[in-house]
Amino acid sequence: MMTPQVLEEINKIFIAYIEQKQLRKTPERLAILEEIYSRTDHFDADELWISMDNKNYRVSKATVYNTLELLVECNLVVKHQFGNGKNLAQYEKSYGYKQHDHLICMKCHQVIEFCDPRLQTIQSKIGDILNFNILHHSLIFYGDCTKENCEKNKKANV
Amino acid sequence: MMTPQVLEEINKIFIAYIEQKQLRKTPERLAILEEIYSRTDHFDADELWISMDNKNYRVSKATVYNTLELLVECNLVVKHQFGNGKNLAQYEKSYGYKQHDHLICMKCHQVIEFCDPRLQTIQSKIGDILNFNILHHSLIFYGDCTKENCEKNKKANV
DNA sequence: CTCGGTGCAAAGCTTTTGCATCCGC
DNA sequence: GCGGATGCAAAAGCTTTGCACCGAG
Repeated sequence: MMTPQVLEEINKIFIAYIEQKQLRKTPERLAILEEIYSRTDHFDADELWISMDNKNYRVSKATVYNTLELLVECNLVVKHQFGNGKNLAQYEKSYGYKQHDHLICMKCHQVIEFCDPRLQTIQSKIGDILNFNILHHSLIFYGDCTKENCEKNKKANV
Repeated sequence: MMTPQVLEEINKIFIAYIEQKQLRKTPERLAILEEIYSRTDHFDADELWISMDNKNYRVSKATVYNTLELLVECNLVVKHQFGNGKNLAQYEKSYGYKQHDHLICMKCHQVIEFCDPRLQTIQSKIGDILNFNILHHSLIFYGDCTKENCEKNKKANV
C-alpha cells in the first residue's frame, strides 16, 4: 500500500492544496502526512504524536491537530467519532482506499471495515427526497464479534 | 407523543430495569427520565441539566451522566456522537420511535431524521458475512441543506 | 440500619488558544 | 523582512471521580 508512488501522489495532492490555500509548505506538515500514510488502520491524534516522537521527530501536538484538520479538508484523511467509550476522535488515511464503513466490536473494540454498494443508493435517494446535497457519510455497526479471542483482544486494546 | 400513557410505559420499563439490576429507584432518576421524554429532538447532558435547573429541579451533573448511562443501557435513550464540530455527546429518547437515522447540515448544524428500510437488509447481510452479532448502528449523512434560511439557522445554533 | 446514590468540586483527558520565536516565501 | 506556522504551556470544555452525607429498601 505504502509504495513510493503512493507517497508521491499524496504529497502532490497535499502540496497542491497547500498552495491553493496559500499556506506554507512546512516540513512538519509533510512529515505528519508521511507518518500517517506509513501507518495502517486507525489512530488518534495522541497515538500519531507518540509514534512520531518515538522516531525522534518532535512536533507539537498543536501542529498535529492543525495538520490533521488540513488533511481532512483535502480528503487525504477521514475523521471518525466512533463511540468507543471515550470521546476520542479517530483518524484514518483515505487516499487510494475505496469507500468503506466500519463494524465495531463492543467487547474488544476491534474495528473491521466493510463495503456495501447499496449504501450509495440509499445516500442518493435520501439526498433527493430531502433536498440535501449529501457530501459524505458515516455508517457504523455495533455488535459482538463472535471470535474466540475477543476477550483477549479486549485486554490488549482498552 | 408525550401522552400520560407513554410516560407510564417508560416509567415501567425503567423501573423494571432498575429492579432487575438491584439499583435504587431514586426521585432524581425518575425525574431525569421524565424530563427527557418531555423534550423533543436531540440534546446534550448540559442542556438537559439546564432545563431541569430552569424548572427549579436541581440535580447534579454527575447524576445526569449516571442516569443517562442507565437509560442508554435499557434502550430508553440513544447516545450519538455527531461530529458537529465539538466532541459532544448528544442524546435522544428512543422509546416508541421507529428506528431512524440522521442527516446533518454542515452549515447550519440542523439535524433531520429519516428512515430507509434497506439499511436493515445491509445490516443483517454484513452481520452474516462477517460473523458479527450486530446489535445497533449509527448512520449519518453529512451535507448542505439547500434551505434559504440555512445560514440564518447557523447563527442561531452555533 | 446499610450501603448505594447524590451533590459538589476537583481531577482527567482531549482539543484549542495565546504568545514568543522561527522560517517559508 | 513579513506574516504565517510552530512549540510550549496554559486554558477550555466535556466527562469522570472522590468523598461526605443522605435516603431508599
